[in-house]
Amino acid sequence: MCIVTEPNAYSTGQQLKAPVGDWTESFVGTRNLPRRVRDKLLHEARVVSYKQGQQVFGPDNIPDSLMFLHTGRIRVSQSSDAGREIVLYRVEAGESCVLTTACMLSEEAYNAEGIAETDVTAITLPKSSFDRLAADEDSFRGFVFSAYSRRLIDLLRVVDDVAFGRMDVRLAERLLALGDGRSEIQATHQALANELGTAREVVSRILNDFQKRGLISQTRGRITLQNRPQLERLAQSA
Amino acid sequence: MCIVTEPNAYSTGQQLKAPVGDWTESFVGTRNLPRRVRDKLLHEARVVSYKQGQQVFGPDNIPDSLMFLHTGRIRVSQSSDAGREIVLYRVEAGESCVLTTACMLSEEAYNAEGIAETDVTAITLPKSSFDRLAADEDSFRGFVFSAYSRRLIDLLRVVDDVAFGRMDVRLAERLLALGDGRSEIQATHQALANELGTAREVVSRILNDFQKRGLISQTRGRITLQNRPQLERLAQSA
DNA sequence: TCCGTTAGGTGACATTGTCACTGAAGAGCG
DNA sequence: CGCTCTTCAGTGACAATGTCACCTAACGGA
Repeated sequence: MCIVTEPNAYSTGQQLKAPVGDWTESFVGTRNLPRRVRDKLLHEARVVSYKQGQQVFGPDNIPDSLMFLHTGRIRVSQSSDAGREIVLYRVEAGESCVLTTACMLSEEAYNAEGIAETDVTAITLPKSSFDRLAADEDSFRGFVFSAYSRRLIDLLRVVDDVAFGRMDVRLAERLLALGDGRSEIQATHQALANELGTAREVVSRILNDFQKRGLISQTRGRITLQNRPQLERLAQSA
Repeated sequence: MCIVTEPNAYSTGQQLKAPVGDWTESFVGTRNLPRRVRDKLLHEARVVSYKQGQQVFGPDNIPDSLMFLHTGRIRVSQSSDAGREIVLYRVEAGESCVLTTACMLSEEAYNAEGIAETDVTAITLPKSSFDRLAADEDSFRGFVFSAYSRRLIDLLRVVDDVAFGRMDVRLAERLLALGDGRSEIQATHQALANELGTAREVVSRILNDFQKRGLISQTRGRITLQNRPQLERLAQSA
């Protein structure tokens, strides 16, 4: 996997009318709705797309509608004033991005942002349509509630990791996750530090240690997993 | 404020039919519903109560219905296998406890628990009533969504603090919050450590430092704020 | 090839977490 | 009152992590 970091890509998304076909097929919350309702949705919703690296939402860029991710992946992270950063979770295709919803509904400020990790197409639904759907359609309402639930639980996991986890364990875990089966990971030490909410130096130290122990090898911007079983053992010992 | 810690109070709540009057008046999600609907709710819901220190929910004690807090306060915290603990947020009267809801809906495990910090009475609603309400009543649905949103944002704050905050700043902040205007706080160093997800020794170190600097004075189990303005200044420098 | 930019390395030091103790304050009781 | 027991807090040594300042290495154009 490649962790996209484009510090200068702060432009907001293009609202292209990309033809995406019948996206209501893509979401568990909509695919079982009656044809009539789905046609109405197709009519009311807008399709927006973002290039890899663009900011989808952020503190100064709060969407005014509900967002559902049709294709691609969004990385949601939080950053400190000191410039450190931590990844909270990733939104995959077929999921809803509840953080924007949360913020819209609660009118509170937050300092998390979402970055398109690949090219992204998303569906945005005006609040009125959302309300009507949530009222009329059990399966849609269930979809939204369970999206909220998943994120809450994701965040519980983040808190647990950050508050109680060892950094080497978390890094091993993250390397395996980012590799997603492959052994080659394109990521700078800084990008990995931003995943875990730590400093680059800390990542460098630990990766050098991993290398000495034969768990990985590295070149500039690339890490190769050399001993997956042992990395997994390390990651398990959470 | 007094932080309640009763390690042996793991019993589940009494389901007393305590007379609480018309609780639908207490929640913004229900108080504006038509009389007819509210009467139905009063009929369908159960009132449960817990003594101070009892566990309201936890990993091995997942409620099968939705919960709304009528009186009292619940402290929701997460604990590590190593025995450390961190407070995630507190549920106040009039709020809904969405974590139980989240878990119910997503069927995933989590290791957070809720402790009654005072004597507590809560309203539990069967899932079927909840579904019907969420479908039929806009104000109720909005209430639930905004409860979710608030908790998401609470957790963002926790992540931010734990990942990026300094411990002395967080402790100062927490002392002021626990004091809630008063200058006397009943809490052991261990309890404060559990608030912040750190170790007792760390709290002791920092409090001794605070004492040397004249910010507080302490006796066994009690802390007195001596210089609130400077504590506030410290807490601000987050 | 040279140069500017970005990625990564390093050592010193501060903060926080862990461990193994010690001592002190209060509670209950003869 | 004095004794004991339990809980709370203090301490020093060390490990892990975060911060800072600065250095070197690799890459990508011009």
